[in-house]
Amino acid sequence: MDLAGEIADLVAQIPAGRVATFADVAEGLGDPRAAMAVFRILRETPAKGIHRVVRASAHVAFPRAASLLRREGVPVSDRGVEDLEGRRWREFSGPRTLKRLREEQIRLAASVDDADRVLEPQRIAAFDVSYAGDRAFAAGVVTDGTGGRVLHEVTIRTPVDFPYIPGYLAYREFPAIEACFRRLDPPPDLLMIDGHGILHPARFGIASYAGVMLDRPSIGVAKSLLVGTPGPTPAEAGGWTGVRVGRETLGAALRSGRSRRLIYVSVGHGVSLRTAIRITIRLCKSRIPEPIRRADLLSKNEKRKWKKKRIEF
DNA sequence: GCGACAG
DNA sequence: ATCTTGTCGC
Ligand SMILES: [Mg+2]
Repeated sequence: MDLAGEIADLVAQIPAGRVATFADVAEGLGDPRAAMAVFRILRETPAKGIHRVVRASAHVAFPRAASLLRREGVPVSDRGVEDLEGRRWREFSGPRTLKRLREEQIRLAASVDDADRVLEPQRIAAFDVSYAGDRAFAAGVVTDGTGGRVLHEVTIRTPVDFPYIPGYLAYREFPAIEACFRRLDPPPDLLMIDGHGILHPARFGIASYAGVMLDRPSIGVAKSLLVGTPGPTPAEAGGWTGVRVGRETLGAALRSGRSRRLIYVSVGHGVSLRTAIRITIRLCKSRIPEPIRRADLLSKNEKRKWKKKRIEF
């Protein structure tokens, strides 16, 4: 069963007359921090009994939830469900998939290496994925070490089965990225991924996942932060500051191109943070490193072509 | 009430 | 990530 199905299964366990919070359901999934994701997924994919899932504040979260709850004997006022604690249901049973995945991330994170296995990559492969419903369009673009010359481009289309949950991006996007990687010959000597590397709650974001699983040096480049606190904002283009998690510096915030918006670079695998920063800056003709930007455009374009062709039928 | 989580 | 058109500016 896929994750959305597992969520629906958990929600179906809540007895009539009882309620659970989004964090309760997320806990049943194996990670209480996925509460927001559970809300989003239930909103998109209505499951039986979702009216019984409420906010921690006791307020109902879905359009006709209040009347459905009253119908089964649960009083709801403008302050939400009455006696939330008394009616709260938390005895969920299930495979707790997110717990298993988080444990996998923690285990694999031990094999991340931040020593430089490459200093001057000659074939840099970047990947990105676009979506149309449950279909993924992944693209891989190989450039030379400067990002100025495109050496190879590949695209694939594949169904996606895993929803986007912050902290678990790799389980959604990596299968499509791997399919692209397998079509690259010769293999690239560096991977650049649109997402974080070790700048991640388990120190194993998608860039690390790809680097370790494919046994290639890799760099994570994200457009926004998942965890961590940046130092003083760099005042000039080309400047950067460290991003700390606790007392460790796990990434860097770069002011690239001519944009004031920062990008966030971290070690994926087989490369040091310094080298990752140096290479990333070199590839930034604009805010987004050229290989990633091209992979983004290519995947979006493939999706567009597919949509257009589909309308003809 | 505020803060808050890649794509 | 996606939903979406034209428009302003280099
Ligand atoms: Mg992306």
